[in-house]
Amino acid sequence: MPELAEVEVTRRQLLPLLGLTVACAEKLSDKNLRLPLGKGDLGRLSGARLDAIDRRGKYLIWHFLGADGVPLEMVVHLGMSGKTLLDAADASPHDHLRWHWSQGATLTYRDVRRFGFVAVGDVGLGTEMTATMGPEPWDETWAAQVAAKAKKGSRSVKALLMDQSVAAGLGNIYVCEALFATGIHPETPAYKLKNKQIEALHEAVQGVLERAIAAGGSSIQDFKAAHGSPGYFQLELKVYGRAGEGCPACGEEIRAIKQQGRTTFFCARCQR
DNA sequence: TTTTTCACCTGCGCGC
DNA sequence: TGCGCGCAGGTGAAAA
Ligand SMILES: [Zn+2]
Repeated sequence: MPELAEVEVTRRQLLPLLGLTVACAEKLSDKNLRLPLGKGDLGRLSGARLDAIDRRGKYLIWHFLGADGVPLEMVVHLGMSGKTLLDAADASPHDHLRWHWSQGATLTYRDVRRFGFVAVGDVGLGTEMTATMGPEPWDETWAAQVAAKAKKGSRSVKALLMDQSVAAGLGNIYVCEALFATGIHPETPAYKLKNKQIEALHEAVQGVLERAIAAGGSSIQDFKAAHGSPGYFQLELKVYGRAGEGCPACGEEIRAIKQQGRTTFFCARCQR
C-alpha cells in the first residue's frame, strides 16, 4: 500500500517515540514476514534508546543506542499492507510484532499480506539494504540520474519510474499521477523522453508527493498511519483508480491498461 | 544483459 | 447465499 508519501507520513507520526527506550519487543504471531526475524533480534532491542528514524525510499531506518552502549539499527518496510500503530486501539490476527516502550507507549506492526518486514542489525544495515536505490525525489540531481538510466535500454517510462534503482520511493499510484501531470503516455519508451520532459517529471513527482504527504497519504483501502488517522489524498488523485471516469482535464474516459503486471491509469487524450 | 512474468499472502468485491 | 475469479500501495527470483 505504502509508497514514499505514506512511509514519510508514518515516519513523522512515529517521531514522538524519539528518546524513549524499548522495555521489550515481542512476536505476536507465528507467521513470518517477508524476511524472517532472526533469533535474538528482538532481544537486542531491549533497553535500547531510539535516537532517530530516517527514511530512504520506502524503507524506514531506526537508529538505536543499545543497552550495552553499542549502536544498532532496525529497518522496517511496510510492503503492501504493513502499518505501524501507536497504542493500537484494537487487536487483529495480523498483528505480528509489538514494542513496549518506557513511559508505557506501545507500537504494533500489523500486516495482513506479510509482504513487509522488520530487520534488526548493526549500524549500516539500512544503508546496505538500500544500497542500489536511486535518488530521492528532493535530490537536485534526480533528473540527471533518471535521464542517464532512461537512455539505456528499451523499457517504458512507467517501468523506468517504478524501478527503485532508478528513482527511490515511487509506486503505482504516484507514477500514474506524475505521468498524467506531465502529459506523458505511460507506454512511451523511456529513451525517447526529452531532458525537458524528465525535468517536468521531477517537478511533478515532487509536487504530487508533497501534496500527498500534506494530506496524510492516500488511503486506497484501509491505509492508516501510525495514529490510525486515514490519509485523504485519494480524494485528490486525478487518474489512479478512476478507470471509466471522465478525465479531470479534458473529459475523455480514463483508461486502464496492464504494464509489468500492474494496472496503469491514464488519459489517452492528455497523455501522448 | 535487460526485461517481463511469476510467486509471495490475505481479503474484498463482482458476476454467475 | 455461495463460489470462483480478479484485483490490491511492493519486491525480487525465475524465466524469457
Ligand atoms: Zn484528458
